[in-house]
Amino acid sequence: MGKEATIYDIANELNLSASTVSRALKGNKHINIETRKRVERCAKKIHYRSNSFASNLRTQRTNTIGIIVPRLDSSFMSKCLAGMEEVASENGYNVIISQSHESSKKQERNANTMFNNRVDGLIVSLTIEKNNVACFSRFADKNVPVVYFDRIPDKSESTCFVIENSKVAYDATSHLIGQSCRNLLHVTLNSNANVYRERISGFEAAVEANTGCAGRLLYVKSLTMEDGQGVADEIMKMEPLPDGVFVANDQAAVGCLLRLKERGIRVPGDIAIIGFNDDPISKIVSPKLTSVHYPGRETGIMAAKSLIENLNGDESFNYTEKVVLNAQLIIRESSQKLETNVKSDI
Amino acid sequence: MGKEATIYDIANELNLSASTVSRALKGNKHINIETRKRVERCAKKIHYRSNSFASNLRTQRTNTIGIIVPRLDSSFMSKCLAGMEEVASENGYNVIISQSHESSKKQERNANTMFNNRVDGLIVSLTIEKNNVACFSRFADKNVPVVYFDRIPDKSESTCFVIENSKVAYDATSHLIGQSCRNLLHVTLNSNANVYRERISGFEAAVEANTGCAGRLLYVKSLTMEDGQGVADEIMKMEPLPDGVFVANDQAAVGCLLRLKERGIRVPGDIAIIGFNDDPISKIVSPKLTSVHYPGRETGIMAAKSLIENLNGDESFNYTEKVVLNAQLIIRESSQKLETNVKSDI
DNA sequence: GTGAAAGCGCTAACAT
DNA sequence: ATGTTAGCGCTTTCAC
Repeated sequence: MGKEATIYDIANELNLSASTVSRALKGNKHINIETRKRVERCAKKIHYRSNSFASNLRTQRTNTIGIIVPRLDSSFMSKCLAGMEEVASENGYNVIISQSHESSKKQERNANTMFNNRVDGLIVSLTIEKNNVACFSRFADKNVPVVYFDRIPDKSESTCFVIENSKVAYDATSHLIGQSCRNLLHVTLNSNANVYRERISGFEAAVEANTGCAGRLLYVKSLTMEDGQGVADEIMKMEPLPDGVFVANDQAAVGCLLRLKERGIRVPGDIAIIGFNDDPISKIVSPKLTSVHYPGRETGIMAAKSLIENLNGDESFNYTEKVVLNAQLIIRESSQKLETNVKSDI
Repeated sequence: MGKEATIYDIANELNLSASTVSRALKGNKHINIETRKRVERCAKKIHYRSNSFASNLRTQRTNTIGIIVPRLDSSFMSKCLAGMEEVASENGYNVIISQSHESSKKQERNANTMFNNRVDGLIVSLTIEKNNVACFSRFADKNVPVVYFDRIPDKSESTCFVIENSKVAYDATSHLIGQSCRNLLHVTLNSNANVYRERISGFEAAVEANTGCAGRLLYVKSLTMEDGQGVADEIMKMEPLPDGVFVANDQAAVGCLLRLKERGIRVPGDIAIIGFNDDPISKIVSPKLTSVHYPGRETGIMAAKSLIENLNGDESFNYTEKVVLNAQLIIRESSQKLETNVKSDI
C-alpha cells in the first residue's frame, strides 16, 4: 500500500548517497562489503523494489525480448516458445509474446507495439499472408536485432532459424516411392511462405527423380484436422486413387487418415500417409503416423540464444544468415506398405 | 540508426513547448486542432516514437500483464494463454509470460521479476509444489490485482477461475460405475494442489455412493505419457484387475491405454478408461478416450477480462471470489463397456 | 490554447 | 569507497 520506497529512502536511512545505494544494489565491486550488506538489509526492511522504468530510462535497455508468432496454441509453437522463454529467463530477459493470427495487419500492429515498448530484440515467425516486412526494418534502423524462425522472409539481413524443408519433403516423398507408391499427392497450403513452397519443391523433385511416378498437389484453406477430413473426401473422388499422400502438417494428416479409414481405405495398405511436425498425435493415431520431426524446442533455444548473444555484443551470429536445424523423417506405421522392420514407439 | 526523436525535437521544429506536444499527441481536448495536426505530421516525419519508460515513470502504469504458469507447452495451457493474449491485446495490454517449471523457487523469482517490472496485474497458475503464496501478497499490498486460474491457492483474497473438479470427477467415476465397473482406480499426483485433491474427493465420493464398489488410488510422479505406460504395468500386477480407471490427465491416460492394449487388455471391454482435459490426442487414440472437457481458452479469456476490468476500475469482479467454469464429461469409446449409443466424433 | 517548471527514480561521469 | 551532479523523456500542475 501507499508510496514506493526508492533508493533515496535507503540512502536517507543509512546516511549514504543514492549512488552508493545504487551501486550496492547492483553488486558493484568498489563498494564496501559491509555497506552492501547494510543496504540489502535496509532494502528488504522497507520493501524496496527496483523501478525498472527509471532504470530503463537511464540505460536505454529493457531486458525484454519481443516474440511475434502466428498463434501460440499449437504443439510445435508452444515448444518453440517454451525453449525461448527458458533461455531468456536464464539470461535475465523477459519475453513478451503476441499473436498475429495469420493477419499481417495484426502482425504490423504487434511489431509497432513491441517497437514502442523498446524491446531489446525481436523474434518473429511470419504470417502466411503476403508479408510486409517493412515494419521490421524499423528495428534494424535502431539497431534492435531481429531474428526469424520457421516462417522467414524471402530476403532479409536477419539471422533465420529453419529446417531444410525441401530436403525432408524430398526424403518423405522418396520414402513413399520406396514403399512402392507411384501416384503421389501432396496436401498443402497455396502459400508463398517458405515452408510450404519448399516442401512442394522437395515433393516435386522427388517425383521427377523417379520415372514412372506421378505427383499432384492438393491445396487446402488451412491445415486443421477438419481440413484433413475434407481432404480425405477429395481423395476418395480421385481417379486413380493416390497410393501415397504427404501432408504438410500432422493435424491435417491425422484428420485425413482417420476419415479414410472410416471410408474403408486401408492405411498404409491402400494409401500410405506421411505428416509433418511430429506432433504428439502422430504417435497416438492408429496406425501411427510417419512424420517429420521438427525440433521446435531446439529452434526456440537457438533463436533466443543467438539474439541474446547478439545483444551482449557477441557478434558471432551477426554474420550468420541462416541456421539450418536438423529435421528428420520418423518412419512409423502409416507409410510402411512393404514388410520391413516396423519399429514401434509411443 | 542514431538518436531517438523526443517530444522536444517536435517542439523545437514547430516552435511549441514540450507540454503542448505531449497534449497534442494524447489527443487532449484543449489543443487547437490545427496544432495537433501539425504535431502529428511532424512526429511522423521525424520518426518519433513515444518512450514508454518515461511515460510509465511518470504515470506509474505499464499496460502490461504478467502471466506465470507451470509450463506453457501443454495443449491446455497454450489454449489458456492464447485466450489471455487475445483479450489483453484487444485492450491495449501486453502480456509477459514466464514458466515456473513446477518449481516454487522459480515461481517466486518470476513473481519478483514481474513485481519489479511493475506489471499492472498478474495472472497465475500455481506449481504443484507446496506453494509459498507470500510472494504474491506483495502485489496485493501495492494494489496490483492478482487472479489465479486452474491451480489456485487454498485461501486467498483473489478472484480464481476454476472448474468444478470434484463434480466432474464424480461424474466421470459415476459413469464408469454406470458402465458396470466395480473395481475402480484413480491415477493421479500425490499433491495437495486443489485440482488433484478435488478430483480425488470426487472419485471417492462416487465410489462411496455406490455400494459394492471398491476404489483405490495410484499415485504417479508426474502425468506424462511415459508415466501412463508405467501405470499400465502397475495395473497388470493388480489383483483383481481394476475394471475402470480414471486418470487425472489425457497424456497419462493415453499412455496407459496404449500400453494396456499392447498387453492384450481390451479397452473398454476389460478395463474402461477416462482421462481429463480433452486434449486433441483424446479424439485420436483408438479407442477414442472419454475425457473431461476443460474450457482452457474460455478460462484464459475470463481471467484476463476480469483482471482488466478490475484495472479499469470496474469493481464488479473484485468481490467475486471464485468463478467456476463449466467442464463436462465427453463420453467416447474408451469407457463404454455397455452397448449404448456410441457417438463418434473426431 | 499554450508555456514554464518540477519531478518521476535511477545511473554514470566526474570528483574526491 | 563514496558523494555530487546532471539528465534520461515524459506528464502535469500551475500560471497566463
